[in-house]
Amino acid sequence: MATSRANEILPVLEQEIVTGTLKPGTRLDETILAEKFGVSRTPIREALNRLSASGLVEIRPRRGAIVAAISVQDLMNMFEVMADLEALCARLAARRITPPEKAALRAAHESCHALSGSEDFDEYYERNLYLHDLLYKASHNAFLEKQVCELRRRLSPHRRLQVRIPGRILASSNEHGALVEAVVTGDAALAEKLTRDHVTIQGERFTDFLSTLPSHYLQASA
Amino acid sequence: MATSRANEILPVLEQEIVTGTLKPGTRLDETILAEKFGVSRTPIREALNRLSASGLVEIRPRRGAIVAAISVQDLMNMFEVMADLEALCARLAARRITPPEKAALRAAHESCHALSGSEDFDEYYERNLYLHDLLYKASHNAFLEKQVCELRRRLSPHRRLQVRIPGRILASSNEHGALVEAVVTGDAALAEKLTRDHVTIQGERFTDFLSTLPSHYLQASA
DNA sequence: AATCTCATTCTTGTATACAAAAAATCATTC
DNA sequence: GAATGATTTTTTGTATACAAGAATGAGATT
Repeated sequence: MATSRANEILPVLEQEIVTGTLKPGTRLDETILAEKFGVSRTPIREALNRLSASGLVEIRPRRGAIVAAISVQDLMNMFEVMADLEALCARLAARRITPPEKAALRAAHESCHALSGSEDFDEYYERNLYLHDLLYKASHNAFLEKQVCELRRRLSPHRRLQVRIPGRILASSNEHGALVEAVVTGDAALAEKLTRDHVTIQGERFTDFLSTLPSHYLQASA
Repeated sequence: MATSRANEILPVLEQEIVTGTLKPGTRLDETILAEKFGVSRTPIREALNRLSASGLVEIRPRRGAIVAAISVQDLMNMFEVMADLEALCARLAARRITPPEKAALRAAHESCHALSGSEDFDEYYERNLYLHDLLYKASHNAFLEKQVCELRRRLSPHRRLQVRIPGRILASSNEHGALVEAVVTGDAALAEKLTRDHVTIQGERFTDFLSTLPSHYLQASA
């Protein structure tokens, strides 16, 4: 590709972190990574710096880089902001969504809903992501869209913490149905409220789940 | 003594961009900067990369870095998000603020209010920043606080766009008074509403209008 | 006169070499 | 046998050298 080496390495590392191949706390040795990608340390350092800025990697001066290990407190804080930004997206989308975007949103919801009876969490998660992407786009605020997506990426390494309750897919899909309808009919206040409720429900489940956490997850981040 | 050269250079460059010494659109030649700081290009590149991630500079592949020139549309988008995050801060602060934080908030407001009759925009701006910092802190969400501060820094190079209307200081200070009172008395809904009204600069209708415009109508400011 | 092409030059991106700090290892001492 | 201190080793941070793509300018062509 016409892009530079660092630009090729960056998304690969990011993907490995996001998918959990590289787990939080893992040490990122520059020499080893350079060898692995067949480049010198220079583009590796550049990629690590960029990942550090986006929050996926933590760099301690003179002490190397590790995959960012977020404390539970940080996670809760980030969920709080995420909920608010998603609610903002919903409110704006309800006011600004275009006819073609409405059609795409409905189609995406149908695609999600088709799985509502199943327990295929991974596939539902994928289609769910796409539905939310459409909502972000419909806000017609590119900056907001980018912020929300980046925050979501940053949270995704800890996705394994999500609770997988039987029947939750159906409930989630129903909530989405109401939200999509509110956005399509232009009810901004309702769209915002439904989003908050939707995320809050997940948040409460998340909070409940915290009590069952392994203790090593409770250490504070430096 | 700072840990590394790049860590020394970064805040200097950032300050020059934020204060407007380096204006949006200015080219940032690596060799010239290296000479200016008496280092090699390596730490310069590292600093530029970090600034790029925080949004203060824009790096075009193989074409060098410039101080980020934000379009009017981007600016409106960022203000829209800023207003929402500040409102979230206010809501959380109203619920979580501690007694000592209440005292500090009242004192900061008094300090601002003392200038309410004057037209000293710069000094008012400084004290106003501090007041808002206290509000962010009172939200007791460190991640949110960091996000809001970073967004504010990112907007600050374009501060010249702020309208300086005679008598605006007094109006602003009165709005702050009501907001501080709402936070201190724990009225989260009111604090949120007052903040939205306060921060939203030109009204949602105008923002709506701008956001639906094709981007080529609004060129970058430089 | 304007534009297109090609060569030169300048700048960015990468590799390698070197310096300095932190980690690890080993030996000595209590 | 544990702890501490010095030495070795490893790893990060910086400088310099080199390669490749983009900007620039001169000359030719229409």
